[in-house]
Amino acid sequence: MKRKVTLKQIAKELDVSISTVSKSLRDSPEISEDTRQKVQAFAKLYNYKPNLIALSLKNKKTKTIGIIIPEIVHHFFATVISGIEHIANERGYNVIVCLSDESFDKEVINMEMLANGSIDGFIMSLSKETQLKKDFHHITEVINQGMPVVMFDRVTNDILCDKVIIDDNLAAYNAVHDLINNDYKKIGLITTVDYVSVGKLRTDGYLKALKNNDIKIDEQLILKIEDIENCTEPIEELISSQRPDAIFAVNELFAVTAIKAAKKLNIKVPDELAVIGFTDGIISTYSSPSITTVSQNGIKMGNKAAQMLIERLESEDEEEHYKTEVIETHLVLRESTPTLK
Amino acid sequence: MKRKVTLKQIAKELDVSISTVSKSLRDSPEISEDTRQKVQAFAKLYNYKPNLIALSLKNKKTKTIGIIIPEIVHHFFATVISGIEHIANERGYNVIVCLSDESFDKEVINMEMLANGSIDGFIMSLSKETQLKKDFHHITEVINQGMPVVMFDRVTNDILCDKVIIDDNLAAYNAVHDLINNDYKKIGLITTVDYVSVGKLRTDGYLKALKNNDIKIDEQLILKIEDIENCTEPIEELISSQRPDAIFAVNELFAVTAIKAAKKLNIKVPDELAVIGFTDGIISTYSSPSITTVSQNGIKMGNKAAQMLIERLESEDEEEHYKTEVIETHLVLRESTPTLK
DNA sequence: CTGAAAGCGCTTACAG
DNA sequence: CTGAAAGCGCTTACAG
Repeated sequence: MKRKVTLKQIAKELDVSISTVSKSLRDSPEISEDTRQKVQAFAKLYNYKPNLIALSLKNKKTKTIGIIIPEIVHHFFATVISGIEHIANERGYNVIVCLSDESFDKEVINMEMLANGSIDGFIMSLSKETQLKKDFHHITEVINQGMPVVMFDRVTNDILCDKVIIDDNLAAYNAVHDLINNDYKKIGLITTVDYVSVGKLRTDGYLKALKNNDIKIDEQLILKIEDIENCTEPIEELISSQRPDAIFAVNELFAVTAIKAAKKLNIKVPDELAVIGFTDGIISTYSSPSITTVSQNGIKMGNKAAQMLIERLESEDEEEHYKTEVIETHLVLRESTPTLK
Repeated sequence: MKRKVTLKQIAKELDVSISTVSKSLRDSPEISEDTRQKVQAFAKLYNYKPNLIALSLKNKKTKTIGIIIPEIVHHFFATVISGIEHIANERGYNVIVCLSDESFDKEVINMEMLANGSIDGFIMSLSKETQLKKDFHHITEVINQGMPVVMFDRVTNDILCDKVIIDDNLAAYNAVHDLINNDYKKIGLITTVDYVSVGKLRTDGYLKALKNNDIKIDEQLILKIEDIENCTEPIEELISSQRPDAIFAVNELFAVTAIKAAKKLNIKVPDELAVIGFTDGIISTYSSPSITTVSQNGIKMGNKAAQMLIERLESEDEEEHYKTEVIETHLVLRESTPTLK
């Protein structure tokens, strides 16, 4: 076992000072060609690599980005991480991932922990509980300490910082509008409870599309799911009792569950029931019939978030001008809505 | 903007030495009740939190685990991360995630970077390219430096270290054996190229099951996919030309693609074609028909890997006794194989 | 009971 | 051209 070699050891071996070794390795012109070569050769031989923790302490930057997300076992968040990771890597940053598990406390603990020197900035999406409590003190605190934060997807107006979102409202509006245009009359909505920011926005988009087309809003056709784990029964109930001719679901899971429910009730998808989901992921692609969805490009969102954060970290001036970047969406047409185009 | 406060600043404010502050905050009995309280009150007021980077440098441990995986946009790997994260968090560790993108070079670069002090140990799964090249010098090097490594899923016998796997061979054997027992005669195999370790093992399990049941191996029924992105065509070709009555696929994607292909060819699943997949993920659950799979519990694998790593990190004695932990699997019966039980 | 010193591994302004 | 010193933020053995 050969431990990693340090400047000190090299200095000792070569009988020079630590400063000389350090400067030689950084190609300082202060040092004579001769010693420089000698040191570099030796360092190479022993595979010297500077200790990044020591550098972090010295430079007061870690070249590490902290990511806080509600869950990782969720295709959308995984794609965002992937998007962040690739940009981060390109620019020499590493990525620490913490999961809040939709819990406020875990979100707070994780942020506080990472804020104690481990990272240079945050990219995060709020936990459900945080959105419910509307308590953002942990985020304000971090920002006040001068650590930049970029929020994505589940954001809040209560915090001033850079943000990356899609236009949830508009995307939902357009999807529902398309359904209406294609003569669907009785469009059901399967959504989340209102405190989930993106769920609320998508619900609003649905409502607006109906209103703008003079369709009366029927509360019976609107299902707000509290507990995602147990969404099968209420969805079956909605479809069997209301018999909508189309369903707009605010995520993939609700969409595919609607399809499964319809099958069970012997309702043919798409002939008797069209379905549009949200978030273009694996489920929509591989479901049968495959599901038309509003794409929500997690890779792009992650890329953008990473770019914004790194730019802020590396820009000299501390301009307080925060941006909100809106990633475009579009409808990915698949088998569940054959008549749309 | 109020920057984070340091021991030095507290010492200055309170007109005591840094040592006194440090000891007070760590409740050292060396310090008088009086000063201790004064310091603690002040620290609390200013929300003092020790700088973790400084602690890392001092203690020569970072309380951080490095994870290197081929991809994150892959349900199985996401579940493993989740499993690691939860145990890590419980025990006060953070998690840095790096993606190799199935590339040898990226795997090497990421490992070298993290090995320079950023983490205490690795949990990793090999990239395809690394498995193809059989070049593991980067891993040996890290281990030689005294940094523990736990490998999972895609492991290699060429490296001595702790490992977490499932019995891929046996699981495949059992699945195929079950098919045979249920009177399926013409069982197709959709697998990866042989250099992917787990693909090879599952292929071997398939072959062994046939042999043990005196079924002649028909190479025509075996499809080895090189490029996962373009698996649709060869799979369609296999099914249409060979007309198997059952398919054993070494992952979810191949399984669901087989089902889609069968539908296109007007072959009824499961009546005319039974399908068993591998890795119990979202696709299998939500496909129609849902797919019977060999479960491969990523959460458990992640939990175990994290436990093994942390135990090694925190155990006093440097025992060189490496363990390979085998996580049990079982067949999750779904609609694609109605006759199995 | 308190504090100066040394040290973790590095960089850099300064002295010689 | 080389090296001693100070410093990043912390801890701890030791002196007083």
